[in-house]
Amino acid sequence: MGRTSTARDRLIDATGELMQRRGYSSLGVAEICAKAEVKKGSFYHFFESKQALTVEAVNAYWNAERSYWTTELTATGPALDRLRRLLDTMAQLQRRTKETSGTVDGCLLGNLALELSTQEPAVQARLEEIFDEQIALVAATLNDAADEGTIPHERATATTARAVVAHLEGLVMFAKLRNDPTVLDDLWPHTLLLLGAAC
Amino acid sequence: MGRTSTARDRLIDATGELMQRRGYSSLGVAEICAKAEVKKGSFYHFFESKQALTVEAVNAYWNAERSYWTTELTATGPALDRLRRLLDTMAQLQRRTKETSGTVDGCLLGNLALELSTQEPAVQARLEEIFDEQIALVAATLNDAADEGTIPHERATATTARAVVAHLEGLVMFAKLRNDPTVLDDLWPHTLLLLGAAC
DNA sequence: CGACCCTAGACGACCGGTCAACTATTTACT
DNA sequence: AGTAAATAGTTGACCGGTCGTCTAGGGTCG
Repeated sequence: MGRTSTARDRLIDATGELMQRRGYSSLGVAEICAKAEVKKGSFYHFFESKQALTVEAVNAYWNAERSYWTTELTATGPALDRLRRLLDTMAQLQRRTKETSGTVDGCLLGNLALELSTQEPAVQARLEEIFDEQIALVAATLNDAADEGTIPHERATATTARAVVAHLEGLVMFAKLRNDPTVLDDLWPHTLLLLGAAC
Repeated sequence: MGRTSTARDRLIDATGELMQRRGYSSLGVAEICAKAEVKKGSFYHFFESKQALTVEAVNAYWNAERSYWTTELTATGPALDRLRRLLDTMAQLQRRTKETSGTVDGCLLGNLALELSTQEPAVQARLEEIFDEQIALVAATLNDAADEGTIPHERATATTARAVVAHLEGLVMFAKLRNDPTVLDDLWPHTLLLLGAAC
């Protein structure tokens, strides 16, 4: 069936890494191709447009991150411990990229949500789905916690789960703005308060 | 003294409005000039660069918004009421632009924070100052609340204030992503939980 | 009328995207 | 096994348009 190539995957990988730091509009196709070591002409053999590649890169990013979410949240042990471990992992991710590349790049999904939700409907729609999935995963864990009696039942709702994710995204924004991952050290105690667990 | 002009102010106004929706990189100088009814050639008579104009637009945006913050937070009445009124005002702002222009545009400061903090040091530095100011304003109100006995003293800290603002910015992000200002309806109850006031 | 404010128009660079020619590899058939 | 057609991937030149920026000169004031 003709020859094979890893160029498509290389393009997706390069896009994920570059776009998390640089955003969508300021990142050119030429730069992506350079990092992926793919000639610009090949780009449009694999992708219809920069926008289409972005959706694929978002999917790849979430597929990787979702494995963290599901493994941490569906592990054994108390529900609140599982949630805490997930948030620790998210903080660890930012700490890691700071050590590796010198910058806190934040969350690709959040970055693109603010940059593109009024501009690129295809990306916006996918991001909305992904965040709904995140919220549903957290909400399920909150239900577990309520069953275990570690949080009040009235806190085990989708809106509370959304507040938890919103708080996470907001703090990640501050961490990126200040280029300082230690901002995320206060993530867990305040999440506990949101859940009414400290009462 | 030659002639006078309001072009500079028109440029700043136009930038604030357009950039809140469209972000930095995807917004061209030509588009700003068109909206401000200023010829492109004039642009660089008034501003050194697009980046410099952005800083001015951010300042103008915050000067306007800061008046909301100070008037609501330093009004008379219980501290928690003042904080609730501020958050209501923020939600109202998003509701308003949705009705006016059809889109929830979010917060210019948050949008630019994620888009530019790794790219434009001058903008990043100013945004950091502004968010510090916001956090300080909230923290002062939390101190008042603690003195009034409506929240525990251990909640009246800068980190708690930061969590409140992070939660706000995160929810505004979701409101923008879903183009739905009702997301902000849950802002206050969850903020109360963050403050440990519901206990 | 001189001094200063403002603007028209063009600059080179880069943008996302296109295309036709070409090479390498697989598959189907003998 | 040999081969030729079909397929998949690669390449670099190139498009029209837009980017942020600047300079030379026109317009308007004291």
